[in-house]
Amino acid sequence: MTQNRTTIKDIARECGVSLSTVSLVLNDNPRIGEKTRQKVQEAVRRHSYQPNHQARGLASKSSRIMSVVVPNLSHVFSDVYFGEILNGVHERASESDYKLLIDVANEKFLANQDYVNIIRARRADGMLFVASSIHDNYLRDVEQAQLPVMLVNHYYPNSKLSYVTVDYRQSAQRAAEHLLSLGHKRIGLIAGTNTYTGLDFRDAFLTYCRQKGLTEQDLPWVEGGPYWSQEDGFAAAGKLLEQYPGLTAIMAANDRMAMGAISCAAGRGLRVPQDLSVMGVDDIPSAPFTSPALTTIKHDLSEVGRRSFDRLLAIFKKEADSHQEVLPVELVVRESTGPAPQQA
Amino acid sequence: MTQNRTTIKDIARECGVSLSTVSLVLNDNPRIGEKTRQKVQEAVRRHSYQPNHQARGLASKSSRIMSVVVPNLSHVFSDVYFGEILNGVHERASESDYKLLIDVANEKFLANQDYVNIIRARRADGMLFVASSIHDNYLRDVEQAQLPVMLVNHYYPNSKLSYVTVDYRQSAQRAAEHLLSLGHKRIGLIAGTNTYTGLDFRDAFLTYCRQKGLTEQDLPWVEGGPYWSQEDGFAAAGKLLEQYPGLTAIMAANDRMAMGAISCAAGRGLRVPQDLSVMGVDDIPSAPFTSPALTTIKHDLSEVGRRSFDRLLAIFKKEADSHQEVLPVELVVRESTGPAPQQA
DNA sequence: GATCTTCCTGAAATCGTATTTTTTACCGGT
DNA sequence: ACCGGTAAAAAATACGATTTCAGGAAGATC
Repeated sequence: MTQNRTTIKDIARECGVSLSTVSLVLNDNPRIGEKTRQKVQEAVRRHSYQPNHQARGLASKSSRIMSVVVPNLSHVFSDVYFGEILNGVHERASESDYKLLIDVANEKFLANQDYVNIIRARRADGMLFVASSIHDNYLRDVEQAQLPVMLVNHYYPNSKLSYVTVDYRQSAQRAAEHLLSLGHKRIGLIAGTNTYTGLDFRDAFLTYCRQKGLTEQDLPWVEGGPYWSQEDGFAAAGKLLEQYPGLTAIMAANDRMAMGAISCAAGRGLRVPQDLSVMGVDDIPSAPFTSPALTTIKHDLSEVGRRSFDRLLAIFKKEADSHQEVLPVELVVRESTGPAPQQA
Repeated sequence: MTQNRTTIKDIARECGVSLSTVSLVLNDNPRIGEKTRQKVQEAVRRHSYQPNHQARGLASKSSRIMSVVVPNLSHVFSDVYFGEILNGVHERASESDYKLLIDVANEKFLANQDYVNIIRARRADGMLFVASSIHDNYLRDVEQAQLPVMLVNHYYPNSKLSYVTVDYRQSAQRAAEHLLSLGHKRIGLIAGTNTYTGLDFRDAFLTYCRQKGLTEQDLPWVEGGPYWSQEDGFAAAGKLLEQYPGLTAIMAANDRMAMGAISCAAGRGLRVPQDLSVMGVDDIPSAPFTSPALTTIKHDLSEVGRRSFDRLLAIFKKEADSHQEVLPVELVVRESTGPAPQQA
């Protein structure tokens, strides 16, 4: 039973110094003399001593852990969208000697009010909410709790919650500009309307196109379904092409739905881009490798992840206050869009 | 400065009971009378008191966290393979009130010897190593450290390290049986040779086919490249079809490489399955939706994840010793395989 | 009414570290 | 010989829980 792991006490006894001395050495405090420091470090190495992280956290009031919350979708853990963001978050976390705690916003998470309790219980120093839907009202409670949190690539209207997101309105405008400049006059939109950013995208896209003279009936839009998946895109494109045979372009609110739309078009004998232009949003890693290669708006999700983490850490350390940031996007022209066909 | 969060002490004072009473109530210890229990629970609710997790862990010697280690690939966080496993792991973790700490086996991870130190520092109760390559020799150190760890869907030869994995040899045999039963006599194999399970698959596949009469030159194999990706599969299939024009079937060591092989075949004017049969391994979620739908061997990776977690937890609690388990697989016939063409 | 259980409860020890305060040792200067 | 000053190390306290152990009160038994 005394077979326990070596503690700071063992090191102290062995070196004939006090506990605090060892602790100070471990934390690189300059108040300790060189000889003692050497002696202690040597003993630490010899025992391959590893400080107890919980004790350390208890005393220092930091867990060096950030919690990451992802939505409760069936395949979140293999979703490119979340994957890109997580890459960025993890990169910076690793550099700052932070670890990531992964949570899924499922029933249990909500019932336990983990969205506030994880921080209250000091399991994590802060929390990153990666995307969410307009139905996630728990964010209201999060706001009131005044905790170090960050919304990653989305935001919550009428709140002071910090966020970092790409500019979905700019994204919509760039996309519209591109399609209009190619001469398209009848454009179908596959929108995702279960997020605030998705709504922004839709509204900005429709508004811009109308400003440029498109009429409402030449600008139909359909709901892409809740999952923004390839299947959703396939189905949505089906509806559009069925009801509005005169369309020359389809704009999908993300790349996967665009890919679904392309298969749908192919299945109906439409050539992309000769008969129908299709474009997406995000520029996921596989976008250049589809056939035809996908024209899209590049959203740098890794960068969103990186900045989110950095900002959140600054907020936790009280080096910064709440932070709201919007990153620019970029048009990437590939092969899935082309001049509007001259017909009828 | 006394503005700190409410602690167990505050609750005790307010209820006029001692610290231990409150603690016992919180842990549902039946030794506490009903009246006192009610009173304490009421106070807890009123303050929405949340026990400090680090203090709790320090005293109880459990962090209620399991660490999950994934390889250092460029898009791990959006990889279907790891995603499926993580789904299973997370499901059980959530049910057991455990949280998951995500780690990537990058240089820093190795340099810090996190593979042993995370547990030593009590940051996590145990560790799940999700896949790894034959070059990951740090597993030797892990074995020596005698810690609660689990290898997920792989194993480490000549060691007592616990693991749960699907039966890659059975998988190879099922696949070979299927192709041979369709009359294929010249089969190209795209193998992944940077994992022990991948080597097993290759060896078992080749051995079985030879037993059934195929000669070495009718059974070429190529390396699928380190990433087991669609691009790797595309390139590998190219090599095979170039060098061995008489092949009637291609067996890929996972579904993504099989998909790459199908695109490659399509690019060369070969119809699948009429001219060339292609099959994969894993049965990832998109396998039924490719065209043609992919014939494959189903590996229930979520189940591997679930069992891995459960077993690891049992080991940590000392309810079980080391554990080595192999799960059966299943052939799934879809459209990408067919009878061998009658030719030359 | 005395004794014996049984049931609760509280005091104290413990977990392993960080941090602040106090003590000790040493130094040169007068 | 005395003093103040400084640097190094020790001691004390805090962090917020769990858990062991001992004892008091209530009820049961004779």
